Amino acid sequence: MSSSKGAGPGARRRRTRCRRCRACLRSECGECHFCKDMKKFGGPGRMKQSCLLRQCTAPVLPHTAVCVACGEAGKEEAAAGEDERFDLSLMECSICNEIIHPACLQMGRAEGVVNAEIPNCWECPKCKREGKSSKDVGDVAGKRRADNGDDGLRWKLTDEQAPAKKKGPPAMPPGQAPPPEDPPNPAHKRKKERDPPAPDAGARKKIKGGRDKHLKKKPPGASLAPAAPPVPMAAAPDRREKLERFKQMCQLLERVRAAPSSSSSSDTDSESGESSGAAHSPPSPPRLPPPLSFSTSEEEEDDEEDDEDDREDEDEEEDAAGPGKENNHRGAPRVRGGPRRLLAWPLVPSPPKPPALLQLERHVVRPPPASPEPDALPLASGAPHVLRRHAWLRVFRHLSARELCVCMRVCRTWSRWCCDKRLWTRIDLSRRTSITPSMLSGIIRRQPASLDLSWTSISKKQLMWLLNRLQGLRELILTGCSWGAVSALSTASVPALRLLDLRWVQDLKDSHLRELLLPPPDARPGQTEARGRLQGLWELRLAGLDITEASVRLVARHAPALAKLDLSHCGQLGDPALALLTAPGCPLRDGLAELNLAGCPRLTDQCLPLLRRCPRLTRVDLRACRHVSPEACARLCQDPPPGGGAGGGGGAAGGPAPSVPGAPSPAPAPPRFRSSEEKLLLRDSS
DNA sequence: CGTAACGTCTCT
DNA sequence: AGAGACGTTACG
Repeated sequence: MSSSKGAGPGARRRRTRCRRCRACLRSECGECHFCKDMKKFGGPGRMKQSCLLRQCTAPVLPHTAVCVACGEAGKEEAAAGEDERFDLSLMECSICNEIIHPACLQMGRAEGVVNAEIPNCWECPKCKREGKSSKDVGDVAGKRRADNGDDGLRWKLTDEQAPAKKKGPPAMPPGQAPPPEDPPNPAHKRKKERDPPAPDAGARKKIKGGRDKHLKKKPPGASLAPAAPPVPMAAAPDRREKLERFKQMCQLLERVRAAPSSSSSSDTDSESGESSGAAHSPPSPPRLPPPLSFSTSEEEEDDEEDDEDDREDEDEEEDAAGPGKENNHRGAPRVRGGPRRLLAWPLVPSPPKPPALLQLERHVVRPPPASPEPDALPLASGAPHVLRRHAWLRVFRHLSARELCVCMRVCRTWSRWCCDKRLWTRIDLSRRTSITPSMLSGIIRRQPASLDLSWTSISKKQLMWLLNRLQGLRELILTGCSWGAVSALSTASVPALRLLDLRWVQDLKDSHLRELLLPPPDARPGQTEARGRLQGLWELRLAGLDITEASVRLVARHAPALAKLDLSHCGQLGDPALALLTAPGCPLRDGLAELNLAGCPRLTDQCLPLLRRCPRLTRVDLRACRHVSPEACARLCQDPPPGGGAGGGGGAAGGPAPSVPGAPSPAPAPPRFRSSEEKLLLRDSS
């Protein structure tokens, strides 16, 4: 009684099923823990929980919910545009629980942080301004929400299936058989049966469970409030710091101006960047932990976080902000994080703890808008700066990631502009010892096309979280990561991926690659992924893996669009692998343009003629192949293929392509290697 | 009113 | 921290 009615601080409204999501629409499985408890399935009915597979993925406010200010229900139907729709909807604050129309708010609503995962849920401007955090309150949404078999939205991203998950029933990839249930334990008995009287226990409980509940709930939050003191401390050095940073910024711009603008100004973006210039460089020592070569560039990262906090904390003052304005986020109170939250990307390699995704969950991470507002930079006078956003962006385009991060600290407007995803087509976090939640959210904010996470200790959970939010990702570099992490790819879907770099992934075996390449078990014929998750790949790097021909076969079948394939330093691969790739029916044969086989000790001269079967092949790296002789290579480059006889073993079943050198080959293909030096890299002669 | 099940409490 | 219990809310 005390609980629901008067929606207001402290009184929380229970959410209810949306009745529309996939989970809501399905029927009870009858097999999960909670189903088995239900009376209808012969259980005692004590647990009173929804079937695990039916847990709603988008629980809504009850119909009876009304605005605390105007007393009316949600009115989004009456809205015209998207904005108005939001204004007229009921929003429940996950911190103070207040339900209100944003339109009914006295203060601007801009500060509110919408939680995209849960309908009608945000952190209201009031709480944000006061620096309250949802942590003060406890868990926002249901505890067990994480795993029902639905691969759609979750309200918690807590644990996609973490490898070490021990929960019995929940969390299984869709399409798999239900897990073996716990042995039916008839010893279901609990207080009720066991200890009927226990008078004072019962009494205590009554009180707690009853009206006391709500009284009891708040104190934790209240008790956290005094935890504020740290803040002022942080705020103190702030002014100076800000000024310092601004100066830095000015110098930076000086430099930009001074720099020759011509070449790099090419707006034609990163595409050419071809990421990883190291593609064909000799590998670093296999499977050694990467050198911790990153400098103290924590500045930049630390900033990622800033921008996020900034966005939420400082809206209203920003109007007066010009670049000179002291509007630095560093000053903003940071109560929100509390002690547990990582506010800055670490200066020093932090201990290898499993990074707390939980922290992210509570945190809304939105991709950047197409063109971050505002259009002009408001000066202190109120007038807009003469240079408009697009002009600034042209300037920003010349800056490095790090410099951009410096800019983001200048003022809120710059902070927004610098998040423009055109400035972040490529993000490189390689060799960071730890990937922190703030890094992750920073990535999502920038929506890069190319992401380099090589030699990091990213976890599967983190990677999964990322991939699910980077649907436009085209290049993913995971060199030197663990298979444990990389396996996220076998669950996530990354439809736009064109380049995947799995070089030196630890413990990656044939069977794992199979998992990655095969279509998801529940894929249906019509679906895009029916042929395999990675069927759109143009480039695949598998250097340094312990894979066999079996993997090569799979690659050929399930990544048929490949133009570049890196199999260097795969010790188990020999001539048969090449025979597979160049076999008449092989989907790769006609498309393959670059093939890296450097350091494959089992390759022999005999495989060389096979290469002639690939009409588009323009570059083959055979360095450090012990049994491939420079002479044979030279011959391959120079000689016309002698009909079909050349090599003995490999079986040069005369492919259609190879033509005579001089003879102008007709349209179909320039079938052969043209100039020896470029096309064929021989062994490192030594 | 009955049923479903949310959210929090207690116990281990 | 996880699992179970149960008061209470949402809704037909």
